[in-house]
Amino acid sequence: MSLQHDPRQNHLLAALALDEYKRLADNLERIELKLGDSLVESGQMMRHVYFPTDCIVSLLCVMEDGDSTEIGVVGGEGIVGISLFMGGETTPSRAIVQSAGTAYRLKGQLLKDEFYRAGPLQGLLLRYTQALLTQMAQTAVCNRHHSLDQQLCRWLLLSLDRLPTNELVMTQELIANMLGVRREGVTESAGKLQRAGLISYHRGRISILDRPGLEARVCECYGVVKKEYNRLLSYHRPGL
Amino acid sequence: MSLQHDPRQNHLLAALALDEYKRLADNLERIELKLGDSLVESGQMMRHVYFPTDCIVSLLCVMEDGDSTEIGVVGGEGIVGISLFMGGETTPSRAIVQSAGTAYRLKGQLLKDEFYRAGPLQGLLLRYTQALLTQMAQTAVCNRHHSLDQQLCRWLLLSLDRLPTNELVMTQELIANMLGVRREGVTESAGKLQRAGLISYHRGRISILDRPGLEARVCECYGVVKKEYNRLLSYHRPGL
DNA sequence: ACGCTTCCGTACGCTAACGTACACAGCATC
DNA sequence: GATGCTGTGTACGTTAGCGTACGGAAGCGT
Repeated sequence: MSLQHDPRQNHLLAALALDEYKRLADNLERIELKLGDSLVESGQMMRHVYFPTDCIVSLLCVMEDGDSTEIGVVGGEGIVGISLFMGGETTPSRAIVQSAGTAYRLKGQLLKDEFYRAGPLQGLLLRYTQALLTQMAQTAVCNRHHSLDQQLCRWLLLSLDRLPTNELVMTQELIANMLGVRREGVTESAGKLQRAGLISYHRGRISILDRPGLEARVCECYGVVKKEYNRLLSYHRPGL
Repeated sequence: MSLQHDPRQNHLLAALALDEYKRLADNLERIELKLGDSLVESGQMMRHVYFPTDCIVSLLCVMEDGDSTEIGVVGGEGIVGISLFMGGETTPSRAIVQSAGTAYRLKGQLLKDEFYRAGPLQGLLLRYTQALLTQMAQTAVCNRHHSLDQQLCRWLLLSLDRLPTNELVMTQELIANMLGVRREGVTESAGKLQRAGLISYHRGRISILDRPGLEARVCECYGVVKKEYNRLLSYHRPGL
C-alpha cells in the first residue's frame, strides 16, 4: 500500500489500535470525490460513513428558499456521517464536497458495530463530535458578530488547515454559498485580501500567499475552534 | 415523593427503565436554580450534570469582548453538561439559568459510569446530543438569514415549549444578550409583537397572549428544530 | 477565429441593525 | 415624597451587507 493512498492518512483511523483498525481495514473502500458531490442529503438514510484523507467536506444547513450556510467543515481530521452512531440515522443538513480528493468509506452498519463495542473508537468518535459541536457553536457566534472580511479569513484558514497545498479550487460563488452571503460580498472582501497581498485569486483558484497575514486579520473564532480540536484530538498513534 | 417534585419530570430520566433509574435515583440531588446562576463556565471542569425539570438553561458562547450569543437552550427535555460523557470534560461555552426553577443534579462520575455501561441511557443521551446539535446548526443559519423579529419569535417559542406557564420572567436586556443583539433592537421587535396583541410586556415579565400568532410569524427554524427533537426523543416511558 | 459560458469586478440605491443619547415610568429605599 | 435604580420607549445619524444591474475578462468548444 503506497503512502500516497493510505486510509490512515485520516487522523481518526490513524489513532486506532492496530487490531481495531484491522477489523475495519478490509471494508474500507477508497473513493474519489469530486467538487460538489453530495455525501449526505437532508433527512435521507446514509449507507456509509466517510473518512476523508485529502478532501474537504462542508456540512451545510439548507433552508426552504434555497439559502444555505455552512455549519461545519470536515477534512482528514474527521468523519462524515456522525448521525449514524449518534443514533439519529439522519440529519436535517447536507454534506457537500468542497475540495476534491480521496476518502475511504465504510458501510454504516460496520461502523455502528464497532462503535457499540465501546472500545477506543467510541471515545474517539465522541470526542470528535464534541469538537464539531464547538465548531458549529463558534460559527453561530461568528455569523452574528463578525464582519464578512473576518469570516472569509476564518473560512480560508479552516480550509487551508485541511489541505496539503496552499491552493484551493473554489469560486467566489461557492464561498458565498458556504458563508451564506452574496457573491458580490465575497468579491469585495477577497479583493481587499488580494490588494493586501495575502491571497491571489484567479478564476476559481485561490493561492494563499501570506498565511500569517490572514491569521492577523481573522477573528478569535478560528483560534477557539482550532485550540479545541487540538485539545480533544491530539492523540498518539498507538500500535504503529 | 410529591408529583410536584419528581426527578422524572425530566424527560430523559423519565425515559429510563426502572432498574436503570433506580441506580441513579438516590444520587439525584434536588437543587433550586435562580435566574442568572451559572452551571458551566468556559473551560472549567464540571462536577455535576443537571437534569432540569421546570427551569430553562441557556448555552452561551461568549467572546473576548464580552459579546455573547445563545447557541442552544435546555429545559425539561434535556441535560446540561454533555461534554462530560462526550469525553471532552469541558467546553468553551457557558450555561446560564434563563428561567428560575428546579433541576436535579448528579455527580459527573456517576453519569459517566452509567453511560459507559452502554445501556439505554447511552443511546438516549447520544440522541439528545444530536438534537442539540441540530438546534445549534439551525441557530447558526437563523443568525445569518432571518430578521430580528423572526428570531425573537423563535426564541419566545423555544422558551415557551420548556415552560409550564405562559409567562416568562426576562428583561429585554437579557434577551438581547441571548440573541446577541442590541437591547434597543429587542425593544422594537417586542413592541411590534405587543402592538399586534401577541404578547404583553411589563418590566421583566412577558405574557404570551397569542401563541398561534407567534407561530405564524416565526421562521422555519423553529419548526425544523422542534420536529427533530420529536423525531429523536419521542420515546415511550418503559417500566412505568 | 468566433461565440458562449463562467467567473470576477464595480456601481448604486436600499434596509436592517448598530452606536449613542436621552426621556420617562415603575419600584424600592430612606 | 425625594432619591436612585432598573427597565422600557424613542430618536437619529452611521454602516455593513443586500438586491440588482451591468461590463469585462478568461477559458472552452466548434
